[in-house]
Amino acid sequence: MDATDSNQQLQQQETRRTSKGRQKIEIKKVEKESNRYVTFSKRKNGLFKKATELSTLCGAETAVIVFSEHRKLFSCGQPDVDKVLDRYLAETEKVPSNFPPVTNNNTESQLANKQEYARSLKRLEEEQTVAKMIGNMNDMNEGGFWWDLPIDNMKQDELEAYKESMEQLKKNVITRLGLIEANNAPTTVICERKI
Amino acid sequence: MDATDSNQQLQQQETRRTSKGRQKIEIKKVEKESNRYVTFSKRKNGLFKKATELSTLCGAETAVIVFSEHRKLFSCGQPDVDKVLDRYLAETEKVPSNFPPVTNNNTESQLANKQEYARSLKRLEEEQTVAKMIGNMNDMNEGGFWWDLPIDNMKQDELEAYKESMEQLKKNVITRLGLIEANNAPTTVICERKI
DNA sequence: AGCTATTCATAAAA
DNA sequence: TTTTTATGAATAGCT
Repeated sequence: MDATDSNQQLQQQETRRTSKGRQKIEIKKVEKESNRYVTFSKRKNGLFKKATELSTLCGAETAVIVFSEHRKLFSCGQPDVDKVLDRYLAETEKVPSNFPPVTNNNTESQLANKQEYARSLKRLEEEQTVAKMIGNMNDMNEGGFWWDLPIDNMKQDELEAYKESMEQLKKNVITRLGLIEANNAPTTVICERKI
Repeated sequence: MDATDSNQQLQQQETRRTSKGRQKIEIKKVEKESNRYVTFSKRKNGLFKKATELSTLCGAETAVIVFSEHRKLFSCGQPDVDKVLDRYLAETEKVPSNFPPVTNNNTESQLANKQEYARSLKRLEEEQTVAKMIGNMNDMNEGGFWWDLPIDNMKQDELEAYKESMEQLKKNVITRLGLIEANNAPTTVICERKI
């Protein structure tokens, strides 16, 4: 009898195994609901911890957003979720090719803009539509504002079109904000996609 | 000499330790630049993997956004970063108190809305200003669109005010999008902050 | 919520 | 960057 054997015997004598320990699992939806909730809670905390550590260790900015299966919101960000999101949106939104020339001394991005040209034209038409809708809403003079459009009465396809228009408006507003920010902080180069 | 000792000897004879293995580290900025880059890369990948696993295992929606210390963007999302962000923004942005009544049968949120009333009034004035600006831009008929306002010539304080207005517009567009989405999927309750 | 026994992630080195 | 090694951490299954 060697040391390994006696170690095993000792373990069995002292405390009978109280758990099977961590078991390997497949990465697919956890079927049992109670287990799924526990797993969600534990792993969500783990994820947030990892994100925080990454920020601290490497001087990175992070944002983590999680919706549970019941759509409950959890989030974690360094230095702040919304700050990181603003930066993300500014980086992500495409800049229309007819956008006022900013710091665009980058061959690669100029090329990308040219390839985007056709799509931009279509986008511009959508912009005009949105602008017109907003202009019309300004004519309403009974205390209604632009967001009071009666979407409840819209047909489904109209609703889709309107939603699409709003999305476009949103993106352009965000892009515009990015431009303003760049003007305030000239050292930062926007209009450059660096993923 | 027992089994344990001979195992150790065997290890030393065959291959001298080629690494110290993982060592415990403090969670503070990694000083050595080359180490910091390696750590960033590895942990970023680990973080994305964890987020993906959380989604798969628990049916959650996740978005992870990371900016390196050099502001390079990395992101990962299930089903899609932008989808998750839209939902996050819809949950997060305050709903104006004069917003069309949605599923607002929640005492707590009604109270919050009342307390928001005064601030909302101020916000509405800003909205009108923005709407007017946009309306004016529609009158420009030489191929200029609403984002062509000459911000370069604005004074700094004007620029700040304009930026603030754009932020407000952005928020309302986003809120509006949330409402549209809620109308398309009546089972989901928006206008409820559930963190 | 705590407790293990395991699996997994990763610091160090190459 | 990527791989290997050895160890520190996270966590699945139970209570």
